[in-house]
Amino acid sequence: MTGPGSTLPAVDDTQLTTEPLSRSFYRRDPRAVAPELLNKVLVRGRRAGRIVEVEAYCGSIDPGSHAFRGRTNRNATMFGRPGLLYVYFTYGMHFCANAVCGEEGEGVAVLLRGLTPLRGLGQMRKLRPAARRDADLCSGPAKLCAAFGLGRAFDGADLVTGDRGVVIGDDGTPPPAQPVVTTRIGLAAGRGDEHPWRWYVAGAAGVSRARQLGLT
DNA sequence: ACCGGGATGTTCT
DNA sequence: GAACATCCCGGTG
Repeated sequence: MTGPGSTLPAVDDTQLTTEPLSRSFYRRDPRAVAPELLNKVLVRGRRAGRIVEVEAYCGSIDPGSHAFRGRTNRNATMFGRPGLLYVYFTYGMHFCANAVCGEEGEGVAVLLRGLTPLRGLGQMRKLRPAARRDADLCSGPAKLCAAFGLGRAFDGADLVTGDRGVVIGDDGTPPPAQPVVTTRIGLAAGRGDEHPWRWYVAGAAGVSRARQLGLT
């Protein structure tokens, strides 16, 4: 098995066939979509990475969600149609990417937090010079955006039609039968940090913080 | 391994 | 003016 610290297989030339997920896949509660996004594949051109860590953000019922206080210029895409990519800028230097879920106008989404790099690792390394190991190329929400070159220009991209060259596809790998579930990362106390809305693939390379919550 | 602090700028109070 | 869905580096044990 491939552990967080082990070497990734040399897959830069692996052939990979994926079918983009449908609009209806996203048109559901993000807490249902999130665990099913595990083991799907984010693809942009030659670059591809398997989704191994996600978090659900639940709009008006979720103080941790950007959409909690309603629509603003920044979060407008979150209120768009399901299947759009919501990219936001944070901490003065990072971008993070979400898949918009639910019905249009709901303001719910799934944050992509970690990927196992599959293909196009050379390009990722150029954009992530600080990454010491290949497993850390995409092991965080801002890291994966950097590795895939996802910035402002990709806010509102359609993951179903691939209008801007980014899709989430299915290569036939099923989601894990028993994903690890924990609370979400980086939320202040009382701002939705108590909800167990983070899911990741046990033992997968690219999980940002594998040992949260008493994992043995 | 685990912590602490700094970088950097947009958004909202 | 504070907060921020983060990351990296350099300290210490």
